[in-house]
Amino acid sequence: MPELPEVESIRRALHGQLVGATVRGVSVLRRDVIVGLGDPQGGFSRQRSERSASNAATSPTALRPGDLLDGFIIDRLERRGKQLAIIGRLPKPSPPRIAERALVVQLGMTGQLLLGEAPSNPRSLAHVHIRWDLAPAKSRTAHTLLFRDPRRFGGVRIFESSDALYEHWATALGPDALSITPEHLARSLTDSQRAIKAALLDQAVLAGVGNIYADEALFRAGISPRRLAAKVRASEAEPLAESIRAVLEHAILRGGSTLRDYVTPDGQPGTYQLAHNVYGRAGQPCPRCGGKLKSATIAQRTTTWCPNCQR
DNA sequence: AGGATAGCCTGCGGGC
DNA sequence: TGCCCGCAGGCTATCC
Repeated sequence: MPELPEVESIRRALHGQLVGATVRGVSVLRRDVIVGLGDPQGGFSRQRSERSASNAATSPTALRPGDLLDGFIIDRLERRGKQLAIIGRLPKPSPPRIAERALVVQLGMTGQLLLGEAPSNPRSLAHVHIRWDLAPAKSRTAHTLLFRDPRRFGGVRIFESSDALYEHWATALGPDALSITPEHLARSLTDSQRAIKAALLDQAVLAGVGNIYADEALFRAGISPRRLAAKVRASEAEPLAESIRAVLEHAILRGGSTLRDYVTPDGQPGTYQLAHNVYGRAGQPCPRCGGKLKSATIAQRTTTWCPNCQR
């Protein structure tokens, strides 16, 4: 399940192949994974329910040429939290009205971005919803980019400029978890009457932590996932922020955690799952004290922790 | 208004 | 072997 380390690994793997490539064509195999300009505010699930309610008045806005970067040169890839943005610019001699367009890819649970080498002959895969045909930059070989997502918890969101993208990020997301500071953490947690685990999963508090790395970071910091956020002491903000950053950085170095679906765009799995201390290890001995790791549902998520080491 | 909850979706593994 | 069921959880809308 892609959290920050997995999305960052994907971004790095895509960077060399995509930046400088020209999008020569886009095929949309499933329209409802796309949230377009002018659509009512809200997420992918809302749009789907509107469609299934067969309400013609709220049918999704038609895609315009270029909305999915057709004809654009891929300028850069950026990430905030678990969101990956593909930002395109038009080639030099172009109408000045549109200079830029940005796509945000949210991978959800099972989303993948996959690179294909052969032109117009992508791997035939089930659940591929969007295909970009590319003219690669010099000495590059990727001719297709696929968005695949069996469970369709993910999707693609269109922004008319990078400014619009950054505004969305500033309002919807907290600071990127890789750069979280004790000050921001402390500020976000005081007065919060929910479990610390729930606060860490809240992308508006900090962006990028999901179920796996929330459990791992809390274990490293010695804080029980059950504790109320407001009861995390000021003196614990520093070790907690350090734990979040350290766990994520170590996971990036190992290419992320592959449990089932996650692979980088060239098909490589991560190996950080081998280093998990608590996630998925309920009932097994705590790597620190040897006691039995406990599991319960906290914040609607399966949570594993050591009741002895985490208070 | 912050916090809790429902629902979206498919694949897989355990049990019988 | 095959079917059924439970479970996995990121994100948003909605309810309280």
